[in-house]
Amino acid sequence: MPKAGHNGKLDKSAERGLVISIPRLFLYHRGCEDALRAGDRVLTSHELASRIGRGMSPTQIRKDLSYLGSFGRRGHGYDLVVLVKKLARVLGLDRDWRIAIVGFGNLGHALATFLEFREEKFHIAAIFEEDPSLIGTTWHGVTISDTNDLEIVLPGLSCAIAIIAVPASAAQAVAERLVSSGVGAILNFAPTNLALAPEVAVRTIDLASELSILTHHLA
Amino acid sequence: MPKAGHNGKLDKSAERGLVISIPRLFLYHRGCEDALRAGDRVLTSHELASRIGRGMSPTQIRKDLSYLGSFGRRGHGYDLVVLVKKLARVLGLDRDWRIAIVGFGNLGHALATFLEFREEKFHIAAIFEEDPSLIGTTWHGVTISDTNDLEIVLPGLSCAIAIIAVPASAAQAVAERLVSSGVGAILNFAPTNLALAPEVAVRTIDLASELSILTHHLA
DNA sequence: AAATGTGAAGAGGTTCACAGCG
DNA sequence: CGCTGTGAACCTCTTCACATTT
Repeated sequence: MPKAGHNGKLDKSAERGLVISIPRLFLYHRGCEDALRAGDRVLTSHELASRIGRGMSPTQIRKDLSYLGSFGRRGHGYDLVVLVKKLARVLGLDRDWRIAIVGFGNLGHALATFLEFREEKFHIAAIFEEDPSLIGTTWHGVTISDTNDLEIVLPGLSCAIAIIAVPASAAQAVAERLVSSGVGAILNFAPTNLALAPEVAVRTIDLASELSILTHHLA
Repeated sequence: MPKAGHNGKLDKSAERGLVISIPRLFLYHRGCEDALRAGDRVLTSHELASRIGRGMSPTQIRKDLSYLGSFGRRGHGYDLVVLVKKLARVLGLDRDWRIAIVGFGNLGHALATFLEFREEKFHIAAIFEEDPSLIGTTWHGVTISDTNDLEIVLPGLSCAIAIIAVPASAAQAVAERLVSSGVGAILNFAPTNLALAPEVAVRTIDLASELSILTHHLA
């Protein structure tokens, strides 16, 4: 979180008590879609909680949803269509997104395949690689470009999101070039912390970190 | 405010205030190793914070480290060798780990490659697949087994950690079979919540969830 | 009666301020 | 002096209890 430099006490510009967890809203969204597919038309916070499983409590769900407005029917539950639409809007999942991938080795290729065929809302619209044997070839209709040409190729493709799947040593430079080519959000698989302007959304998935959480439990 | 005015139920006060974040300890560990490689022998909380970058504060670092005991030298800093050793012990990174992978499609293959060649402490020791054209072949010395034979093959290989890279519909069943074959921790890439005994550590990496965090920022 | 919606209490985690010690 | 170590203040998020509405 970006924290203010103030050390005083008046810095509480709080205003909105927007205490909400986006990953949790995403779980709700998926749970609702599953329920819709199962034929439900209405859903209570209890039903959603047990569908999601894990430590989700009905109270938590209601609290979260209350921040989006009150559109449940007391004594009844939530209208599933209304709810899923609301969640999709908040999450930005009410439209499609074009994604650029930089680094088309094993991991980049796997991620592209996963997204293109399992996620309707996300489309691979640009691929960049350094390996000369891949440059110029196409993958499911997308031409693989030279990473060096990123500034030339990318700006025309309106990709707001990029995935970085290059070695850690190259990640920071790639990230900066992506941002100056119009990318506003980055999903980073390189095990390094990207230092970028604060308005750029960055999410780093660090395999070693995830594994160390597991080894900690086992130790 | 006075002490704990308890009007609630059980009082689970006192005890240890073990308020510690494992992902953060992992960042410290990596930061320390980088500093060691750079030739440092001693490190202050300030130096570590600026090395990690982002919103890490020296105070947070000192607070976290204080839970591991006090082994810094006041007015001086932390002995890097001592610190990295301590962190490794807590994180369970002071030994090697054998990992089983279930699902050797694009993603499983990419993860295996990433781990085997980029992470010293983690070794792929078992691979399971359903695709008949892969069963019986080997990957860097590891024979790919039929997922159906998991209960026969896995128990002898002492893999405490498993990675699930199968479709969501198969993940829960695979997870249960892994646990009954001796696995104690699971890194799950299937977009589904695994319901397992609470003593099994589970970490789910959900690509769609990560992307939705980004789309939320952009929306 | 059944479920939502929400102020208030409670936990949990972070930051402050400074004591403690090389 | 500089930097660690830490109780206390503080802030954020979760849970409780119950008023509210269909």
